[in-house]
Amino acid sequence: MLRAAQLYYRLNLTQHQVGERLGVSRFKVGRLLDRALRESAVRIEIVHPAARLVELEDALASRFGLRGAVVVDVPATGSSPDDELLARERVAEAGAAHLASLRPAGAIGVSWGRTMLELAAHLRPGWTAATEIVQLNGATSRSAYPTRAHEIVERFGATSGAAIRLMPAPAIVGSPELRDALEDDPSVGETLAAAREAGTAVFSMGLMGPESVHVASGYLGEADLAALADAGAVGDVLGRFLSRDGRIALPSLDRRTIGLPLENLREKALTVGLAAGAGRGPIALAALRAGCITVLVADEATAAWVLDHA
Amino acid sequence: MLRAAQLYYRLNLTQHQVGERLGVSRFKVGRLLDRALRESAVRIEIVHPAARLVELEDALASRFGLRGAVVVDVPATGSSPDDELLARERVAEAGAAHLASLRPAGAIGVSWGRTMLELAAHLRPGWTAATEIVQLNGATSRSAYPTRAHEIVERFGATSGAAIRLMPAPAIVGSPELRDALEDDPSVGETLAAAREAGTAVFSMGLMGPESVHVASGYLGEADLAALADAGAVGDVLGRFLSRDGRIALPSLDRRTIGLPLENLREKALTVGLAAGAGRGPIALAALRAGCITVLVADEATAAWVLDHA
DNA sequence: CAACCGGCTGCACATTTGAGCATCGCGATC
DNA sequence: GATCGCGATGCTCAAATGTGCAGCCGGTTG
Repeated sequence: MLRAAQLYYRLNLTQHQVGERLGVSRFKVGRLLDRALRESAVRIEIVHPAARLVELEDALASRFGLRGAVVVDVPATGSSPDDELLARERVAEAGAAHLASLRPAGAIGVSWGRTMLELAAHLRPGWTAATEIVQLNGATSRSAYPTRAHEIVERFGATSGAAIRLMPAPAIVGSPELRDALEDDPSVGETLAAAREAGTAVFSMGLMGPESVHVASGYLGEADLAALADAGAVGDVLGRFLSRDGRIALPSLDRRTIGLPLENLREKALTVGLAAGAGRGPIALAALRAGCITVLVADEATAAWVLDHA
Repeated sequence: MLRAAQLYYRLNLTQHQVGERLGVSRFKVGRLLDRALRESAVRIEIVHPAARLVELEDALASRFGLRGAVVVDVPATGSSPDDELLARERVAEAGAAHLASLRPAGAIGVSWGRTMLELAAHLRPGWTAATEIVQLNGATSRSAYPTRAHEIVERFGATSGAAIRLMPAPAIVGSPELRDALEDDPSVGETLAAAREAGTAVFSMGLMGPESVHVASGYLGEADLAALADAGAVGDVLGRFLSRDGRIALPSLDRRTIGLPLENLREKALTVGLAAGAGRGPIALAALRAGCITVLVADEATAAWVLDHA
């Protein structure tokens, strides 16, 4: 049996040739090799360093019933600003490539953020035949710090030839009443309707805390932050903050948030969620639990954290 | 590539199925797997504990141009008498099995010794359709210690139904003249002629030194032993002592030795040599260098020693 | 001693895989 | 801007491999 395995696997002989050398029929050789495999006398293992990533992808996909997962190897896995940048870049690049390989059609909804900006930068002309790019949530900044949401949507449109539809509204406003009024206004309402109709959504996940892009953009004050922390928020998806279990952490804040509600996100055929950088594990897990992700793109550390804590 | 390898090797999908899942053609999958193999991203290794024996066998066979080699795993690999016994038994058993699998026909020449006796004991009825069993070298003991050569030859004959031909002479006599006279006598000469004609020979290798079976049987005195040691003898094949390089160590002694000369042994189509037990490395190597072995049967330690020192 | 049973063997046949080859797209080069 | 490679792709066809099946052998049981 072992001799057959040697000749077959090491020397790449055919079963027939092995049979000739060993003086047995090729059928017997086949059965010998079969047995060697079943008794695990020969081991076939995938030794490529990136194989662990594929395993994480498979584990994520089967654990959360995803349509797919992309786990990216990030060389330096610390939490310095440089490493964050690198992780974001790699995840965004992988996300862009994977998104292109999925060839989404029809309307595509997109969010904004640093990772989304990076992803948009990596889109190659002709990556999709989509007809329309729709901004999924509000972004008009009230501070000097720009969200660059229009840049992202435009880049999506320019690389695909699709029409674009922006959402001229802040991410979070001061009262539910103002939110409703804005969403009722055609300028926002039509985009929101288009966002609901889009079959595909692409978004990144944001961190909860003083370094959140919503704080920098001026949407969240200290009081809001404290309330979110009290409510157990771990991060946001489309400006909506979630707690560990995937629920809206603070409904009162959510009612002041402009953009596609999570329940509409859940209904889409394809939702690509990106999580890049240290500390994104909790929000990635929350979003997965919320059921609003069908394709997760994450760095290795985040993927591992999610699987560890699932 | 890695995903393809996972699906193909882990889940045993066909290349076609892998292609469907990955959305590529089966040709591409085949080429991906090809590449994975060439870049050694997948490793196929034979992990069975006995695999190292097979490797030794292959190495021996290719290094010395053998028709085959059998290396036997001996549990306790020390050098106590018990271990010696065990090694001899295992090697003899393996030798008997391998010899049977070769199905030698025609006349078979055999030597004698403890290993040969053990081998004979392990022969199963009908193991060969040989027509004649011929004793290859002299064995009539002049001491109380019997060589049991006739027992060996008879067992070979009884298990195969072949006729037997003994060699009624000592292994070594006092003078070349007596040797020649005995070999000229029909009683010995006819057996010797038959031994020359036999297409197959089976023999074991003996140690040089006071524990040699030739000393116990009374063929070698202290003077002979000393002379052999001076000449660099490492052991014997058919009673003929060889030096490390495979040459007759002491021609003067060789001319007093009764039996098939080594040059006749070299001409045979199949010669099975057995080396069992500690210290047999040197004589095994010498015999291999002498070119008088086509199939070596040895314990693992001996095989490893031979390859180390070749 | 016959009948039976289980395992092994080799065969025909279907499936799977590999090899050679024409084609195509893409980028480099002039 | 035309043309020339070069590598990748998918095809056909042949080789290699797996599978179900019938026959056979050795051992066992009634």
